[in-house]
Amino acid sequence: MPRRQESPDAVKVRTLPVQVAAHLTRRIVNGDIEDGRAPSELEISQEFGVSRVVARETLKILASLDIVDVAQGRRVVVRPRAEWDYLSPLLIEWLPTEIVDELLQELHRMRVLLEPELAAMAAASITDEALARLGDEIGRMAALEADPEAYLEVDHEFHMEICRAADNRILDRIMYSARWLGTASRRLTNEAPAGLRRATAEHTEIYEALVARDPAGARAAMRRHLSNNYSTLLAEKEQRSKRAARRR
Amino acid sequence: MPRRQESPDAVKVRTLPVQVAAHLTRRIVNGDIEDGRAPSELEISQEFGVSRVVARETLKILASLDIVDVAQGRRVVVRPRAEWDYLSPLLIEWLPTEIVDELLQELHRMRVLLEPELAAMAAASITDEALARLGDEIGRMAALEADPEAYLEVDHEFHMEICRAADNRILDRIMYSARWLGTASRRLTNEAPAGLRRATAEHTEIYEALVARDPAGARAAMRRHLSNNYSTLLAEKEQRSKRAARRR
DNA sequence: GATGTCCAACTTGTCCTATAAGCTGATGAC
DNA sequence: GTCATCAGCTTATAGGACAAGTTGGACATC
Repeated sequence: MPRRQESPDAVKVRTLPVQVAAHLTRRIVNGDIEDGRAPSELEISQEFGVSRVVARETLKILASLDIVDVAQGRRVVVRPRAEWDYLSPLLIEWLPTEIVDELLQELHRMRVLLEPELAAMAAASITDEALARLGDEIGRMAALEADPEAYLEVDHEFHMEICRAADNRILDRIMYSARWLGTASRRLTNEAPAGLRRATAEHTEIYEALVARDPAGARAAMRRHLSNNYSTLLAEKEQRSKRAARRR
Repeated sequence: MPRRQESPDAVKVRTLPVQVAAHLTRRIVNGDIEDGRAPSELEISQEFGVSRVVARETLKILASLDIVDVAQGRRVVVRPRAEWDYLSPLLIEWLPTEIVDELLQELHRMRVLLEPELAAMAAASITDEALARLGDEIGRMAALEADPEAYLEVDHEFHMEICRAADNRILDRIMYSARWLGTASRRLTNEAPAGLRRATAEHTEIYEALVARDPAGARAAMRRHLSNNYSTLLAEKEQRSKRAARRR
């Protein structure tokens, strides 16, 4: 049973360092910070009115996301954006919508490369127990089409189960981050996923190919699923920008 | 000129929190810590003789690697190993050789899935400037076959340049972590890479396919390169375990 | 006895102050 | 001009204090 970090509508309480890190990151993205020179611990603590400990932890968070480089004696420097850890859900919450939209498309292109092959590998090696779990999850998804949030949890589990059949911690980690990124961004835009009924049908197709131990079929089914997913993604984006235009 | 973080034989100076985090992680991997219950800040600071600030940062590091969960009021808990961030070079340095060997194989299987496709995509879309850089890098590699450390830097750049042609920050990040992981583990085992001459020849094949804008050729050349890489990896592992056996 | 309330103890979050250690740039000797 | 030295800035670590959140047990109630 996947544990939930917070109830759906709970206001997310974040520690001070995380809040300050979010502010600083947004400022860097905006170009409000002169090239390369990040503020020092002292400057952060004064500007945000927090203690030096918090300022320190802020910089450590940014460092762990490869946003800055920290070393004793030297000033903190901003790293090139190309090297930031875009696999982190934390970072994605701090980025403006335009960039998140781009990242989601890039994420999707990555999944199109990996997941069909994962499905094919799974068809060859998946255990009966894993198949049973997949079947169970499909049943749960069918019952949850009215509750998108819960549906997505099971959806996530379904794809991860297939990934797990590859018995590869690196791939596992990548897919884990990838799918979490997707849900994080969805929560960000506060959007309910569309087309759940179709998704269940597609999941069933994948499942049946796996049961038949048919690699080519599984690959094709997964590819179809992702391609439909992508259309949904684009439609959502379209909707979002329309709403934004209306607000202006 | 890529900057070097330290001279080859310099003893790596790490901050206290990183050292303590390494100890704790090894202890968790060894099973010396009862299930789920990680030591508290106070316990860490007493046991390792460090201040609470250091103990705190230690836990924050472990949390950023998804090794533990930290929340106010609650005890720190160890997360399931399957969810640890195996894409982090920091973590890989703390793991025992057997696990690193497994991870490197899993890493390789991931690259086999991604890199040939990346090469194919690059063949279709790469710019002349990027091609020029690749050509330059091949020249540098040919001149550096006697200096494995420096060779690997350029090797890394070569593969990243191809990845960059896909114009995808997610893939970029994955490949960045992946290749860094490889060099980190290599530094860990203190092993000089073998077969550099052959590697240069293979890089040239890839390069020529890219120049010819031949996706299928680039895909095939990259696949050959990776498969040879893999043989080298296995040979190195073989050698390593032989040496270990001799020491016993 | 079962149940619900409340509180004390424990744990992490934040603040303050002080000192050690490392880097950078400017100063000055040669 | 070149090079060593040093002052000043920055991060690293330490210790003590209080705030805030969680947990489990004591206790009253039914």
